[in-house]
Amino acid sequence: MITIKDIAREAGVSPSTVSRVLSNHERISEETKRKVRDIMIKLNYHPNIMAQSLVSKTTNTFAILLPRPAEELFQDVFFGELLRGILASSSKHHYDTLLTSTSSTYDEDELINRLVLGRRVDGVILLSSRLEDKLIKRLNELNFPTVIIGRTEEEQQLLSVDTDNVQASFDATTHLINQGHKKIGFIGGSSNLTVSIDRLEGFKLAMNKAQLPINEDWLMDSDYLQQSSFRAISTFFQDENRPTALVVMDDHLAFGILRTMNELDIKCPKQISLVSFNNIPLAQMASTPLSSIDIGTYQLGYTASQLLIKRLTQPSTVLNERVIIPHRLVIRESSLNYIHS
Amino acid sequence: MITIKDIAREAGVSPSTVSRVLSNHERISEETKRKVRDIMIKLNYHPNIMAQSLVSKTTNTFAILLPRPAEELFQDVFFGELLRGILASSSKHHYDTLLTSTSSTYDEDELINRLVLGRRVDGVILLSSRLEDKLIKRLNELNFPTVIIGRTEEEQQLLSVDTDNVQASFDATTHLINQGHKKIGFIGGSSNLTVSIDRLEGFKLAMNKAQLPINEDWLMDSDYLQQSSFRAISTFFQDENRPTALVVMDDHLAFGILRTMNELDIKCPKQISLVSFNNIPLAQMASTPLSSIDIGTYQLGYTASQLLIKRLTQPSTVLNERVIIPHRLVIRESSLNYIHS
DNA sequence: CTGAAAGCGCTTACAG
DNA sequence: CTGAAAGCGCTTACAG
Repeated sequence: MITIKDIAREAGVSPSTVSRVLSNHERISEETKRKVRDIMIKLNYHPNIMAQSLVSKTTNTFAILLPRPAEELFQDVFFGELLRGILASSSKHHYDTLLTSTSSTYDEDELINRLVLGRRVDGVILLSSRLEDKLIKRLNELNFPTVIIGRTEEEQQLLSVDTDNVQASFDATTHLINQGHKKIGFIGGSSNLTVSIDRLEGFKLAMNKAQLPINEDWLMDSDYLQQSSFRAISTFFQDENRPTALVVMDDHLAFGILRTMNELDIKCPKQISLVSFNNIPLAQMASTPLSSIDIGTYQLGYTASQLLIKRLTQPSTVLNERVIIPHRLVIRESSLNYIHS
Repeated sequence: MITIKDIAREAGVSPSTVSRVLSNHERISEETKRKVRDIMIKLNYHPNIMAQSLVSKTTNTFAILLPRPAEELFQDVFFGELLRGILASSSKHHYDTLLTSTSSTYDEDELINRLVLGRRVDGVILLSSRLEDKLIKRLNELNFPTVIIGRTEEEQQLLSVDTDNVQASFDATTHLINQGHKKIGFIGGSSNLTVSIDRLEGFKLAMNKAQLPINEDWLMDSDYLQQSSFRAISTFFQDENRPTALVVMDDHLAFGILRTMNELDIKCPKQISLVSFNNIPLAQMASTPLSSIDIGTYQLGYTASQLLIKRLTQPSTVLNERVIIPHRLVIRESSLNYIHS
């Protein structure tokens, strides 16, 4: 492995000078710079990054912390898009990205200690939206540069990027109301995620505003649905008093619902209309193309990374800045042409 | 930031001793160990990882190199599953994982130099299956610990993990033949990927073995399909002499085909049967649940990581070991109940 | 069983 | 404009 000393010897200068050439120090003569650089290229020299980190006390790296368990997350294209956004911004700013996940709360603590106290990374992006997240508390205590993708209950001194889920769900619901629906149900995600809670709230707000009744039997969450694997929903669908439209937490879930409807020979959108969230690429390929709220997943990731880098490079950054990424409703067949009764 | 010296002072020992406690050196008395460890915990000490790396000349980190452009890759759940597998194995063995992507060939070179020559990582996992990959050549030259997911043309001194794509495609095609199909088409992926080439080969082998004719008009690749956005395929479907079954490069593509068939009112599987690849979670949620080859994506990632770690920790590892992950055909409606004519 | 010293490959005041 | 020296936070022969 070739080092700064080798270059120095070959160029007939001191290691200090080589180091200064490396950082393009202004008080090094152009001639020396040229000479040293030529030799660097000739010997294919590249500075040892660990050595640089040690003295600069900076790693130019941040970690993406995945909530445990990561299984579900990875199943979703959503996650890939988010990563893509994060990477695009981080590599543009010459930051490396560490991808980390944990399998238990104990591991989480260990991980944070190792990464943060061990000076392994300069900051973290946290993909989490559980209520009462201990990780968040800890990062906040340590005053460690952190961007949360999603919302937390407490007001912390941390940066965050999020969708306005209340508004997004309000918009989705209102769209259905505008299509003439009065009997609308809501199929939520895991009930301890803030995203589920917020979207349910948005749904209720829209229903209230339109002075439509909310039928508790038409509110479900996917914790429940997964166990009973759509049998529950079949029963629900066969009820004579069923909703004519559903707001569904994500496109994958909507696919499952479409499938069940197919089997029961219930037509979408004529008998039951659907609007879901995330607008995955396959949404338009569904047997009935899905209306879906596009939450700008790539943008969410890109902005999170950008915000973190800003925090790391500009000390004046407001410590609890919160960025909301705009969403938009993409209307397709699944919520059109409802036949008014 | 608290260092080994702080611990040493507090414990009344030398920094060397603290370091030895850290690595659980055998010739340190249990009493000293206990004393030092208590203080470490009390002060919440964690060793500076960069300093450790500098002296050990090892980073306990490897990089996942994503082929450029990463866009398509991320669209696919396949990629998420792969990452999940890689992470599961790497975190189990206490390795960190850097996720890197590049946007140009120039960047690729820069990246390799920085990561490899800059001693940023101990090894790389390369997601690539282009023919003639310069990255691969370079890594091979440098004799840098590398695992390729996928196949390359040249025989290199590199480790690799792959699916037997020829066999997988042979199996898919044979399944259709066994269902009574004689007119079978093949919809490939991007034509410069080895995976496309191999699967086409497997398709042809199966057809030949069954002594069925291969109609060149029924062979397409998705480069072509994407531009013409399924209009091409419509024309193709409306031809009187069309195939009764298709082998399709991946589930996403199959969704698009199903959608087109829906529009043209061509029934799946009765009029055209389908078998595709990857078995994404949504495959079973398609309007006609998709028969698909499960290539064990998670396993592919897990094994790649495992192999790399083996190479890094056991110098005796065979340098060009190649692991094939078994595949299996998951049969669903899309390839059943074909009506023999 | 433990300590003093040298060194990993850089950077950066300080001095000239 | 450039060099010698100290130091970043560790590890590890060497010596005792």
